[in-house]
Formats: sequence, C-alpha cells, structure tokens
Amino acid sequence: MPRTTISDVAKAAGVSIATASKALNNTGNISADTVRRVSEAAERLGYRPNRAAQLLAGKNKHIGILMPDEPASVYGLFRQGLDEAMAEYGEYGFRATLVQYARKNDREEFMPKLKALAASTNGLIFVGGYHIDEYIDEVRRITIPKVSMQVAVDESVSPSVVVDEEGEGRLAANFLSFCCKRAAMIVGDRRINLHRRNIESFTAEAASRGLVVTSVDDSFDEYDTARRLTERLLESDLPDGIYTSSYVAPAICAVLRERGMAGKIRVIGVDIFDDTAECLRDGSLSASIWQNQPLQARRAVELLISLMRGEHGVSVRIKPELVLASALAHYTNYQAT
Amino acid sequence: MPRTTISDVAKAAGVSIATASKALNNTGNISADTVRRVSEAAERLGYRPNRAAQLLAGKNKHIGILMPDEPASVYGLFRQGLDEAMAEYGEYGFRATLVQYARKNDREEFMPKLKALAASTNGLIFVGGYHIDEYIDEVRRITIPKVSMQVAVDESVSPSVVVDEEGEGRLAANFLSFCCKRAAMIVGDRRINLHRRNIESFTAEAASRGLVVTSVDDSFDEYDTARRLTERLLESDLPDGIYTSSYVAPAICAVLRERGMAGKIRVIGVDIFDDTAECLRDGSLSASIWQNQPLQARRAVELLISLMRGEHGVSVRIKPELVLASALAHYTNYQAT
DNA sequence: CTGAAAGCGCTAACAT
DNA sequence: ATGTTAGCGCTTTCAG
Repeated sequence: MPRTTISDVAKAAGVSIATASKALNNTGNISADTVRRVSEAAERLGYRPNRAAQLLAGKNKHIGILMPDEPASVYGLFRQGLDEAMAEYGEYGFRATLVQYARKNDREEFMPKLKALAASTNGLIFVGGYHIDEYIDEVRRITIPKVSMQVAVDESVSPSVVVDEEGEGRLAANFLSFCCKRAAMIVGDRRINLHRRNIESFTAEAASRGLVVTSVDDSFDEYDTARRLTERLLESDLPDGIYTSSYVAPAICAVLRERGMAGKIRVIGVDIFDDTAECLRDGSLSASIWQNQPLQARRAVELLISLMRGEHGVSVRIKPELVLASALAHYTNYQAT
Repeated sequence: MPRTTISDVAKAAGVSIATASKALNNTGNISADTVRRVSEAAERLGYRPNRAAQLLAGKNKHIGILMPDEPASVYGLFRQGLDEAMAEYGEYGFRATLVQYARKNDREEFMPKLKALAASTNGLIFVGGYHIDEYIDEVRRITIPKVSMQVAVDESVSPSVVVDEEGEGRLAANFLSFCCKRAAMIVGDRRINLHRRNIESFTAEAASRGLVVTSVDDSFDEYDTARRLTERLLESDLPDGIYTSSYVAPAICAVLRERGMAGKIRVIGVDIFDDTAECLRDGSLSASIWQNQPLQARRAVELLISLMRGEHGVSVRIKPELVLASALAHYTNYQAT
C-alpha cells in the first residue's frame, strides 16, 4: 500500500489539494476551521509529506552564508563542511552564495553585507563578529530564516550551532587526570563568556578527579604571550600538565621542546590545524580536542534548510572529540557527518 | 540562471528526454553511439541530475534489512541508526523491511531469509553470521544492490561498512602509553582475522611508544574466561594497564574492583553499552573506544541507496572514537551522523 | 533502438 | 477563503 498523500488528506477533509497544502503549511489565507479539519485528517491518516515532491515543487532554495575572513584555519574547515553540505543539497536544487567580511572590521561590514544577502536569498547562515551584541537587534529584524554559527546568539533571534565548550573543559581535565597531578590552564580571554565557562568546567572536573589546577592565564590568542606564560610556568610552580583552550598550543609545545620538557609535561589543546597536528606527531602535544568545524557547518546548513521548510529548528551543540596522534589520519581530510 | 536539466542535455544531443535518461542510466536499449553523444553533452553542460525529481519519479524504493538477533546490545545500537536513517529517507519515499535471524543458527536461517527479502525488495543490507564464508557464493548470486555490515565480505560480492579495527588497536596503545609502562591485552578470539589485526596494530603502536605488552589472551567473549584471565594477571606478571578488544571489559573491571585495584590498573575497552558506561562512571574503566554502531548503520543505508541509484558505491570504514567518562552523555542517547 | 506521454506528490500563481 | 491549473525534473510504460 502506497503511503498516504496530500490528495488523500484533502479528500478526507473535503477540500482541494491546494487548500490542504496551504492549511498544512500555514501559507495563504485559510479559515481556522479548515485548518483544523485538514490537520485532523492528516493526523488520522498518518500523513507524512513527501520531501522529494516538496523540494521539486518548491521555489525558494537560495542560501546566503556570511562569515569572517579569519582565523583562516577555522574558516577553511567551516568552508569544507559547507562545501560538502551544499554539494549534497545542491543535488536537491539548493544553491548557495558565500560572502566574507573582515573580522577586525565587523562593525562596518557585517550588517550591510548581511542585509544585501538577505535581500537576494531565502535563508541565511552567519558567523557574527566580536561586536555582534551591538547590532543583534538589526539582525533580528531580518525575517527570513537564519542560523548563527560558532557564537550563540539569543534563541529568539535565531537558533545557533556551537561547540559544547563545557564538554571540552571536562574532557581536558578527565584526560590529564590520568597522567598528571598538577595542571595549569591557558585560555584565550576570560572576559569572554564562553571562555569562562570553559574554565569553570575544567576546574570542576579537575577537582572531582583530584587534579590540582595550579594556575589559569590568558593568552589573548597571541603566540608570544603564550610563550611567555609557558616560560614562567617552567620557572616557578612547575605543573606536570597544561590545558590550553586557545589556539596557542603550538607555541606552548615549542617552548617545551626547546627546554627538553616535551612529553614530560603533558599538554592537551584544542582543534586540529596543521601546526597542532605536527605537535601531536612529534609528541610535544599529547592530545587535542576536535571541535569538528566541518560538522558545525554541515549542521548549520541542515538546520537552516529545516527552517526554510517551515519547521521549528532548535539549536545544535556539537560534541567535542578527544584526538590522539595515532588517530590523526581520521581527522585530517575529514568528512563531515 | 537555472541549472541545466536533462531536457537541455537531450536537446544538445539531439535526442528525446526519454532517450537521454536511458542513456545516462544504462537503462533499456540505447545504441552505443547515442550513449556517447548524450554523455558528452551532459559532461559539456555540467549536467547534474536533480535528485528530488529522480526520487519522485523513481519506483524502486523498498529496502530489505537482515540482521542477527544477538548480541542484543550491538543489535540495539544498529537498530537505532537504521531507524534514524530510515526515518530520514522515508521522507523521500523509501520504505524498509527488517528481518532477523538467529545468529547461532545462521547456517539454516540466513540464506532463506535473505532470498525471501531479495524477492520482495529492491536493495539489501545484511549482517552475516559466523559461517558467512560457506554461503557467500549464494549471496553473490543475488543481483539486486546490497551492502554488508560489520563483517567485510569480498568487495566483488558487495561493499561493506566496518569499523577501522586497526585504528582501535593503535588508539588503545596510544592512550595507555600516557599512563602505563606494561600492558596486557585480552582479545575475543584470535582465530578471527579481524581480532588478529587488532592485536597487530596494538602491539605495533605499543612498541613505537615504549609500552611493553606483557601478554595477549583470548576471552572468547566469555565473562567467566575474562575473569579468570584477569585474576591470573593479578597474581603473576602484574601489568599496570589492560586493553580489551572484546565486550568483556565489565568482567575485568569487576575483578579489579573486588581486589581493590580499580583505577590503579588502567583499563581501556571497546563500545559503550550500559555495563561499560557504568564502569566508566565508577572509574574502574578509564576509557572506551566507541565503534559507533548507529553511524555504521546509517552509512550502510546511505551506501545502499547510492547503489540503488546506480552509483558505484565503495566500502566505508568507520572511525573509532576515544570516550572518557566525562563525555558519556554525548554517547548515551547518541544521534548518528 | 527511440520517442511521446503519463505521472510521481507537491507548491504556487491565478482565478473565483 | 477556496479551487483550478501549471508545472518542478525525472523515470517509466507503451507505441512505434
């Protein structure tokens, strides 16, 4: 028996197919009573729309994507996931336009570019800059479906796709607890909310596992600062483990190598870029926590498309993964999903 | 500009749409020359079929799935991935029929059930039993598209979806090398190819990291045997780490707990079932390697559907993931993809 | 071996 | 507020 189609529903509700379609999708003007009758019929018959047919008949399939130009390493991985996802959805007739803005100049570039995109597309994916809070209300006024990435904006503006940064902190402490007694943490910038949550979860998990956190410092994502901090750690209150939630693991590892401490002090970092992979290979970095940027991007596309289909769409939190050197091959040339 | 459709291709090649379709899909009888002309036109115009239209127009969308009844834990996770994938593809009109056979009775049940399924469906996913080699030629004779799971059959019979068991061994050695000097390994049954590869990769990676492998024993996937082996390890050549590639980690952990050695000897196992999760939580198991059964199942569905669409389809190797207690929530109630 | 025609299930003008 | 009519791009009979 073939599955029930919209035509069955329409018949059961005593209306035309077009009316049934509108009632089901809240499109056009349909009386409340009709909507109810159609919904009931659909429910009763167990109607599930055929997505292939919807996609074939639908018209609005243009996606706009706005991202910053840097950091290039992160951007490249996002890009990879987007390309994969768009290749897939491209087979169903979706098209995408990708636009970049200068992250350091987000105040000037973000909104104009976002508005331009909104005018020419049917759905938006965007990565906000440092000052997103300042123009968040303007973003809210754009009414086409949208999804934010990497930074969580207010759910009332749009659902977002972000990494589970608390999970990251816990994972790092859990890992270090197996081979260390005293660990130092080097974060990006603790004025940022997300980084604070990372500190909290790391400290909490460390405490519960008997791992002493000897210090927490800000690197401001600067290599030089990270180097200085590491040198200071080596001179004073020597820990036997370091967790860095910033991109600066390679700087830390470099210092340890120079001082002959590589592998003696366990370092765990985040993300798998070329330089981090190198440190994993030479052993100066013991583990890294993969934020799975390609998957973040893919999820953003999936989320947006479900929004464009009129579905509800709820924010996604990406699972961080613990990566050791021996598994690197699986994460370099990664395929999302 | 809308993308090029099959009608554009047909026009360019000077044939009808129907002929173009057949030429492109090797359906029906089309002269070699016409096929060439159509292919060239398609190539030149950068034609990409619209999948929504293909799915809407296509007729053969019934998938048959055959799996053993046990181990129930594994089966449940496979089932979860299958259900998710089928829910998704169900929206495009695909239907599935799932049939089980008694694993211990695979010689009698497997082929008849597989043949029955083949007769009533357009594509097959199957998990072979212990004696798959004995009837592999019969399986080969079934000509509809098929995909094997969990056990790799000859590529000429069908592509398969399996976990990267070498990666597992390496990951385990890599992990233990951070906190141990001497590790023992407990496998399922080394007469099985796959288990031997696991041993090899574990030993190789251990050697390269200065981790001494003190012993390798077979548990035959029996809890009692695993207990006995563990007790023996504790009495003689005491290692400070144990890797088990069998399901028996909980048995090993139980012994360690009873002897007050939990957490002093690091244990790393495979898979996340209820009992393994419990051991991770209480600390008797330090880590577990997730074989991602739901994803295996989903990949099998994806692979089969691409086969059913006439594409080539190549075997998939699933990436094993290292899981620590603190990340358990992400793996319990897991969502594939 | 090729082509004309029907139709997959749905949405979107355009009437009414 | 509802119905009528065209397709969306493709596969598949069925006639030649």
